[in-house]
Amino acid sequence: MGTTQLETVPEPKYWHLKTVLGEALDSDFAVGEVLPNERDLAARFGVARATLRQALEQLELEGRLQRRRGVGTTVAPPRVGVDVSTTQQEWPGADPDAWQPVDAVSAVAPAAVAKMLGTDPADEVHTVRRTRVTHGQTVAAELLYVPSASVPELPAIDIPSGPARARSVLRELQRLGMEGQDRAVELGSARVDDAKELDRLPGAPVLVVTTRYLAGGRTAAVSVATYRADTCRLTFGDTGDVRISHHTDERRAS
Amino acid sequence: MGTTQLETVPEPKYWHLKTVLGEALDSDFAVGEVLPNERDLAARFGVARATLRQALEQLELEGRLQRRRGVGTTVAPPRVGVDVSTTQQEWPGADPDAWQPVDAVSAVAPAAVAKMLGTDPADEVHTVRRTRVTHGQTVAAELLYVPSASVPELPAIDIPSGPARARSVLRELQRLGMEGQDRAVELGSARVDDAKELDRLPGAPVLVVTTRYLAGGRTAAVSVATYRADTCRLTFGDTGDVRISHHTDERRAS
DNA sequence: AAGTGGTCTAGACCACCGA
DNA sequence: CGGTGGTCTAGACCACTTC
Repeated sequence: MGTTQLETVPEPKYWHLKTVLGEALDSDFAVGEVLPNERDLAARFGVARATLRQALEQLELEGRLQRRRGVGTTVAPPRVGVDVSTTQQEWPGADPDAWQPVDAVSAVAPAAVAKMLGTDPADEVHTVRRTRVTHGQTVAAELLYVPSASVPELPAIDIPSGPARARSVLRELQRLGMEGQDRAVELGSARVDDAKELDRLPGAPVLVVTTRYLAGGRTAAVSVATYRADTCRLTFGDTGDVRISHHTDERRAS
Repeated sequence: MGTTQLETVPEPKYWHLKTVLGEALDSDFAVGEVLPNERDLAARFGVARATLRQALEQLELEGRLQRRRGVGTTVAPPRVGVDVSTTQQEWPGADPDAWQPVDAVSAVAPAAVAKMLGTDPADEVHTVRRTRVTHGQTVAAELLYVPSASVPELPAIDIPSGPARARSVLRELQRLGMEGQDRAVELGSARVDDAKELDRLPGAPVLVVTTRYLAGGRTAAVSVATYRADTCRLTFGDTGDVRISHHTDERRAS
């Protein structure tokens, strides 16, 4: 032995803190329990509050803690598995239990979306806002962009903005023959409006799921859904029925 | 114009900074270009360095910047789309171009993995380490856990740890009839070893893709792959051939 | 050695929540 | 109102890369 270099790299304090706190969470705390406040914790570990916060931030990012301004820091429950598989090829709106229509307006789509749709970036498209609720928690906020060409028969403009109009757009979409979907997942930070729906601060980490719906040989609609990264695990089941219920939690490994 | 309520809520400085910087990136910088250093930028905007850093962190999280210690901050290229679809049901190792076997050892799996495998948490399983390389960049580091029961004919123990042993485990896996896969994506932070493979600092944000491989009516293997969240977009194509080449970049929308 | 980003400190004030 | 987390400051030193 002797060859192995022991700790050539001094471990940053916040990293060590995170490890210690993580172990404490496993052994000494129950889900939902509130931790001491940041000033106390920092004093207890003999570090500045900023350093303590760096550790807490990481633990929150990993879905182990939940922090709320004015309230405190609590131990988060295991992440909830949210099914986003595409095996059941269906139009958005087919499962009304999961998604709640919030609003619908006509507006110009972001340049990136217009490009996917193949529409003029200056053209207005139907923009439907929905939220996804699971286990009583809003886990995702979505913007669905539907070019007028995809829903030619929409009576449309006379319906005022609101959930009713959102539903009518979704209803029209069902009439098209869906040919496929294309999905992508990436990390993002919550925009102000999404943050509000998700009960998070702006900039909170989110998983952005972008879906292209194909019909009639072209992109008939595009959905951009932002999921809370702290509380969600996106599942893509391929096996039909099998589904892991709710995380693999390994608490109290002892 | 004019009518919009200007800032009922005072916007945090770092948030405003992020917006300003983001727009500057779109208009005044090319991919790969290096930004002024943090001290200069902070002075230029009249804020403390910590505040400036908070803005940079967010932009890096969104994949717009890349920072490297001792070097500087550069404008990141658009995220690369990485296919992680499960439509082609194949065992890991079937596409040797994408994944590079690094090593294989026998070790006890994490409790969460053992639970998925249905093995005794104290039992050792074959643990294969691989990295995924795309466009000359290592985008993912994977640990593949294979219980001995899944590869009964593995000559095994006499092969020393290393790429050769990794390949032999993968080869044995191919012999099983695959019945399905189960996949999940969630946000995580890079462990020390993964960070090293990915050329990132420990704690860097990663997308963790957990895959269960089903064969013989049970979970025959479990893979935990961590993708660089800053540079990767995970794609789940469902349409056969259609694939978006490399991001929808909307630079210089002007 | 010089310059970069990464870590850390010890304060301060602000925004929000609940009693 | 008091207590919480969120923002911000003006420093300091460290680890790393490059020359």
